[in-house]
Amino acid sequence: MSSPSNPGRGRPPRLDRARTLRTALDLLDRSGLDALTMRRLADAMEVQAGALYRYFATKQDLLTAMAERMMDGVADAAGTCDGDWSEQLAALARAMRTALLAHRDGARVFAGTHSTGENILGFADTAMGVMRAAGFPGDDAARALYTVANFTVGHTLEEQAALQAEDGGPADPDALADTVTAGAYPHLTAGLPALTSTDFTRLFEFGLDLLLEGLRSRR
Amino acid sequence: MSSPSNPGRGRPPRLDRARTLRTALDLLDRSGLDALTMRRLADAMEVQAGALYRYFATKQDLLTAMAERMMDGVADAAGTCDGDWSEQLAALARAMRTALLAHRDGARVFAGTHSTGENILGFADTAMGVMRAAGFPGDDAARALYTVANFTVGHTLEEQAALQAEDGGPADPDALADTVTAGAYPHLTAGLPALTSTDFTRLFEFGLDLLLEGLRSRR
DNA sequence: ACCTGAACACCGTTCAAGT
DNA sequence: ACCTGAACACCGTTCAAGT
Repeated sequence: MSSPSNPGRGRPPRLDRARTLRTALDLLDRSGLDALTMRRLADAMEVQAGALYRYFATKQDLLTAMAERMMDGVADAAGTCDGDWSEQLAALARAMRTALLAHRDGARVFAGTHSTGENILGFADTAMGVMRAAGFPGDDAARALYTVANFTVGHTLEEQAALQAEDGGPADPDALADTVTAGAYPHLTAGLPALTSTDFTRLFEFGLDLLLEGLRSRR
Repeated sequence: MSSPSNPGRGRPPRLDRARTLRTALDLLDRSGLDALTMRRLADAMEVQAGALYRYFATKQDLLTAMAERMMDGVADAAGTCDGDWSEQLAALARAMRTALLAHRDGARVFAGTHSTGENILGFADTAMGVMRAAGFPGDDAARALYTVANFTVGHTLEEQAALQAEDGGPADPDALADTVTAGAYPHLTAGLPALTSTDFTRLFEFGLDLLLEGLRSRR
């Protein structure tokens, strides 16, 4: 083991994974993913950039640990919900979206990493348990889990991108409306209210309901 | 209009958007998104990096144009399919996945941009048209479109990440299997074959089918 | 009009050397 | 053992100056 510890001798370390992770998530919330650099994080910890590499092998490693931390407690959503299997699965998906939304660019951080920590594995195991208890075979449950998770990440990626769409930016709803009505897009024009709506919870619930309805009919 | 043109006088330009875009997609396929830098692209075009900024305002702008180009022809999938509305919607989703898979890191490029070009708008309009013709109201069609698109992007993001998972990497299936069986994840263990399967087409079809089944029951 | 050359203000990562 | 200082090999972007 070459990970840092302090068996009695030497100055106490000024850095540790837990505190660094908290500071990194703080910095993420304040400045966004693009501004989260190893140097700026080091500044916030009052340390030189190189020192971070004693605790995280790479920046990717740091981001993976951040994603894992974001998923802390998400699996518990299944327990605190007294519905059938589909309500429990919905609760897990909602808790995942909420966890990603809790941090600026949370979905981007999550999508860009592949944690195998206890929080995501616990989440996945809980979801699989809910479906297996409902009678789904293991492979169907696995595929359903991927589907729900991929939809949730894809949705929240869009949601957070739209959230930070400054006026005139690439995701500005007014600019989109202008482009659509100027072009030959009759069907888009007909759906414009819903297409440029900012009621992302309703959009998420719509998609989630489609998925669950599909699962119910397969059962 | 300050975009470059060549009305008779001066040397013919060595750069143009179309050729630069082709070279950029080539470079993407050969080296991946992380290695796609303005400097390397400039090298491939035998030009200095600064020259690219006459054709693309920012790197983000270049990436958006690349995403738009990837979607070229995807909307046509609805026409070349003689099924009901749900088969046509499925054909559109499959064509989108195929288009993203056609380039290394295609889903990452797409997810990181927000094109409002004619290819994505045409795709969206076609999908909306299919659903409206089937009797869906405009706002339901819009939400269904988002759901299918978000699922497709989320899935393909995962798929391409898994595709490039080198041994021992963060998405290595063997490493995941070891972690799962070592920990207390009974339900994950039961689903391991499907969880670590590389049959992504089957996984995609499973999710797509869930979505379409949900839509059919709502209609 | 189109591109070069050079600069500006950064990056992630490594590692000898200090304490 | 833990961190500094300094370097290495890069980035995206801007812009005066050349042709």
